[in-house]
Amino acid sequence: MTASATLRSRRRPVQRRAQQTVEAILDAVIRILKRDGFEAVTTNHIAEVAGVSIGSLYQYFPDKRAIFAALHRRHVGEIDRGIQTALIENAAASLEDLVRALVDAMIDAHTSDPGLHELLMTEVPHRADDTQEFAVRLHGAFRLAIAARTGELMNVRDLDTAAFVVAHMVDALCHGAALRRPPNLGLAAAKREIANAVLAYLRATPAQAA
Amino acid sequence: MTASATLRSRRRPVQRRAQQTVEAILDAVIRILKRDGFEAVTTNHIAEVAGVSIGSLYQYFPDKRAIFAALHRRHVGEIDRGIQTALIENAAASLEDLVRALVDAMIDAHTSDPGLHELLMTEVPHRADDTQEFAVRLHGAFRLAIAARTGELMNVRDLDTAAFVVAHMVDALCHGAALRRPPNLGLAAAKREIANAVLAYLRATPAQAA
Amino acid sequence: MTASATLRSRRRPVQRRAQQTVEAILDAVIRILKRDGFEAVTTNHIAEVAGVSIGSLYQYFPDKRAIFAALHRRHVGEIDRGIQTALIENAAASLEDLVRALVDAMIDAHTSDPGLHELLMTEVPHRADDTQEFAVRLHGAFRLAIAARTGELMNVRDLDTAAFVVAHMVDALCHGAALRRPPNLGLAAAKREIANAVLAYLRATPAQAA
Amino acid sequence: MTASATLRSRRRPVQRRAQQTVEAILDAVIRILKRDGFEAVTTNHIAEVAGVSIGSLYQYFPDKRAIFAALHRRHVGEIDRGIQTALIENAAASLEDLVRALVDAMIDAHTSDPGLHELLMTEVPHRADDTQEFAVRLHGAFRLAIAARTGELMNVRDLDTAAFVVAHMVDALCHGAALRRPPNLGLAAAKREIANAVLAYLRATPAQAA
DNA sequence: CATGAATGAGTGTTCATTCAT
DNA sequence: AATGAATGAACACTCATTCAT
Repeated sequence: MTASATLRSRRRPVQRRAQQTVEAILDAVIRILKRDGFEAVTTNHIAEVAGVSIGSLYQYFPDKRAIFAALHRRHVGEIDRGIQTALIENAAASLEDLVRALVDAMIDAHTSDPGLHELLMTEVPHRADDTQEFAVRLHGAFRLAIAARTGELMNVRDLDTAAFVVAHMVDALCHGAALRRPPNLGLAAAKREIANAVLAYLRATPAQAA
Repeated sequence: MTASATLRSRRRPVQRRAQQTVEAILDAVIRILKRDGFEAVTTNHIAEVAGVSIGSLYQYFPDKRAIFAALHRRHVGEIDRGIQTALIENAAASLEDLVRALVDAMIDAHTSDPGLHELLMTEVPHRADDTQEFAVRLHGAFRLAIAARTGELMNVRDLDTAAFVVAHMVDALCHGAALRRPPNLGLAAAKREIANAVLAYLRATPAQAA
Repeated sequence: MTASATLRSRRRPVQRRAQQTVEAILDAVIRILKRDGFEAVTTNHIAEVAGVSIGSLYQYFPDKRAIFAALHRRHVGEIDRGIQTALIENAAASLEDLVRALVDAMIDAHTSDPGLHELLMTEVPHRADDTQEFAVRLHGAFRLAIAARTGELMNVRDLDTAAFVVAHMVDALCHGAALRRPPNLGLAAAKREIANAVLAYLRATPAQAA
Repeated sequence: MTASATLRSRRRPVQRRAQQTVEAILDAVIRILKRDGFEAVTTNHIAEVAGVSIGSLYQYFPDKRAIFAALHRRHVGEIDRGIQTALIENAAASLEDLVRALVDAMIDAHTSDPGLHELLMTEVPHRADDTQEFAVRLHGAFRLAIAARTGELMNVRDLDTAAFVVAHMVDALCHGAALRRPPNLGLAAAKREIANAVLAYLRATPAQAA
């Protein structure tokens, strides 16, 4: 393990530098976005802020859109990592604990840099895929979580519907809580409230047939 | 009456034509957005598709951003109208009926042209205000609705928190239901499910103190 | 005389109004020029400031350049009137008195609205003719004045050369005196100095042959 | 020596090329101005005539006005150089020689490309500073010249007034001589005549007090 | 590989001018 | 005549992208 890591880091100093450059470029986009808005995000400006020549920038990205795509991939990846961790660590936990852990992970992801998520979602163009992919993962996470606890959740009739509702609730509420929660609602209280809302939904008596 | 009508009709044609032109321009933006994406939305192209000269376009809008702002205002206004109507018509109704009516209004607004909402939100630049204003109205609507029914909702401790949660739930779930609901979930069923989720949250026993 | 004047003013109220409109337009150009500079002088803006519709403006002037030409004609005409008056009133006067009268007329023309002359000369495009015409008239005035006093001016060898020198001196010095004379030089003193300079030149011993 | 030359020559080519590009752009403006008039002076046209891409043009000048400013600076600088040289070379010469040298310099500056001066002054927009600066320098030159020869010029009462008069005379007469001198007045004769006029003024008995 | 000068298609916007009312 | 909404050619300027060094 140690050996291979050493070998890898010795063999690929180039790749490490490349990775640093890519990171610098993505960070530059965020910096510019925050400071001057999307209109100021030009490739030349990105390169300048990243401390890279415009020529180098084009060595790492085929065009401007690829930069945005990478930025979204990185961002979604970060949130996803938190979710996956919560999912694994609470594989055997109660539904309540799992939900709380997932809400925790989501809010943490949003509060480490509040506004960044919204910035990326509303200002940086992205293929529907980029966001979809994330929604699908969240959906999948909850689908698994619910499926594994059908004993506890006898009122859940349709797994997909429940996962759909819960995923959307968690996404919107965590995002909203990080950015726009009412002044008298603390972050910890918000987490509890969101988890409670989710649990209330999952435990409620199903709707009458249509 | 006749006199005032005559007077009005002498002045109106101009105003009506102006309004038509404005509508044509906003519609053109949507058309281009759908067909060719945001990059194709140039002022000259808008004017062409709207059947208006570029000069006329600039007689109605001071610059490109003003067109986007107007587009957002129109869109939010349309949704808002549905919500306000539901709110008024169900002022004296039960909580359940009111929630169902509001969910109905929201989903209808999203399904008349599914994707338009998302298109505008993700692709057309807008000041935070434009969206915020709408979120605030939805929040206010639910705040009123809940406040008027505290007898029925003894478990709601904090009005703002409840309104916050419900507004975000409804917004995200209705939007999601219109665009991404699971295949086995019909629109009518989705409406019921969303309303049920909201009611389950509102009726649930509040969280224990931390 | 009175009768014909009355008749004329009754018969041509239209022409009088037309003249007023033209004046309003030319004045508007000057107003805009002073307030906002040449870039702000657009036909639409001129019409607005003049209190005339853009359509009417084009009834009086075939295009934008015609407005500038008329403005220059009016301005040159005003200065020219003063010069001609001085010339006629001092037809029989001494050279010294005539020169003083001409300098007086020139400076008065420039000081009634100091800066206007320069504004028109440097900012408003004009055919070479427009200015030339004026220079030629000044040249002509001095040519006549000198020619009529060759007895007094035995040192003047070439009439055209003398008129050329004097016309340029008077033009430049009067213009300069109105706008940029040194702080310790009053207007009256400037007039004397300019006249003296002109007279000194005219009375001086001619240059040795080349 | 060789080392520094090598060092310099490694950096210079870029600077030299840049300077050449700037010159090409300014020359292009003049070419277009002469051939097609000011209205044809568009940035795209300038770039085309200069043999440069429009993008490069904007790498050297922030906007169109900056091009005009540079053009004026270059032009004024050229004339100024001649004046300063004449001033230095004749620092110890007689007043007459100095005046003749200055008139010589001015006329030479105007005759190398007759019409260019007028073209720039009447057609190319320029801040008052650009021209003023030059007038001030000419004024200063004559002020020094006169101040250093008060022994010869006992009739000069006020230095500033004399410098003012002489500077304006020389400027206007040299400019006029280059462009509009009467047909029977050769350039050499014009020079003599202008110098004589200046000397006549400076040597004349001052005006009686008012 | 890195650089950054150079490119030029394409953008938002203006404004002189027209013409139906 | 007078109006002013409408027109659209033309402009100043930007910026994603290339490529010679």
